[in-house]
Amino acid sequence: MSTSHEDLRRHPGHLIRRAQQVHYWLWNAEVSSEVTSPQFAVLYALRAEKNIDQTTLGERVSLDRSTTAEVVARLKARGLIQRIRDPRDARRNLLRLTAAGLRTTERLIPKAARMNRLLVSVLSEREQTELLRMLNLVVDADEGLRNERSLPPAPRSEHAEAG
Amino acid sequence: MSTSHEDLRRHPGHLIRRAQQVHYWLWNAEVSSEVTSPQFAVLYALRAEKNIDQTTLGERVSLDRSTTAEVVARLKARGLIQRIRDPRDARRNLLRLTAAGLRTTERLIPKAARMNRLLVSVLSEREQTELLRMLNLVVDADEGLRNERSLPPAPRSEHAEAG
DNA sequence: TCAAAATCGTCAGTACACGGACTATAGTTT
DNA sequence: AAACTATAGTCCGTGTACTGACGATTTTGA
Repeated sequence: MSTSHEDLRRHPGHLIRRAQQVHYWLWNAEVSSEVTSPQFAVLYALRAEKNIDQTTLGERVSLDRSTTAEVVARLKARGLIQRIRDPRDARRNLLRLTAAGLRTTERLIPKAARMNRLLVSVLSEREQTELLRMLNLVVDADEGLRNERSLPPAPRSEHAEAG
Repeated sequence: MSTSHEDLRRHPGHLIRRAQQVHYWLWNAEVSSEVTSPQFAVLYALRAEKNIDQTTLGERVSLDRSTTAEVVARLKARGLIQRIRDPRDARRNLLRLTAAGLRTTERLIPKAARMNRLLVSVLSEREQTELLRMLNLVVDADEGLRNERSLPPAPRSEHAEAG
């Protein structure tokens, strides 16, 4: 009977994708169907740091330039954030929350916390801590790997690419 | 110094999203930049079961109908799968791998396995097992929750919706 | 048997998510 | 100062991912 469904349960990559789908659905049901999870991350980051530019914001929330620009545009269109050209460096857009944006963010913070507890509520306290620790390890290690490899003057240039 | 970047390390949902980004990148670098991970899941499922319809396929790989249709259309356009109308039920599309599709799938299987090992290679053997177990628990529990709540004739119909 | 309900697939709309090409601006070198 | 380089943001193309509406078909049940 073992279909691909069972096989794929052994693939961490596939499981991570499914976990994200679960998170997507829980977010909609428990936090907000107006503000998405990446949008919240942006609002949350801007609450912590005012007047940062889009690139810095992207680093804070782990979004690339293109996606950051889109998310920012949507939040701006809804009046949750404000975007102005940096007078000292005309390449930069400086971002900050509006009053409405701050209200929305603070309203969602406890809901997001509750959703995150629910998301991992099948696990024991100890397991939750372990899961968090391991996910951080994986993410850090692999992002490190990514940066190494895309570094221009590779220390050992043995990374031949097969087209 | 604690910016949102640090705070978000405590949010399982956010970490899952970052983990998926890492997986996305590793897939491109280590498996294939032609066939995406969801596409591979589809191919893999069709290798295990021939002549299933799109809905069943979507269940196997955890994709909704719309996304399944899109992925299927792309794979068909590239000649990796074949789609025919079920003569016994004209609503269904029956799917199967082509010879080229089977070749591609089997070529990618060991690469995907290697990538998955790499993805969690910072963890010890025991930790990897634990991570897999916990992710499966979370996914199953939350998908169960989802099905319960979206059940039409809710046992207790107290789920009032606030517009 | 004929209408109601369920199922399958499509389509439109919205929102991430990424790479690559491009423009504008800023900084550095000569 | 002019040329080169680096950086910030935008735009385009591709590919998930989901909801809701729709049409076609099958199944059910009165």
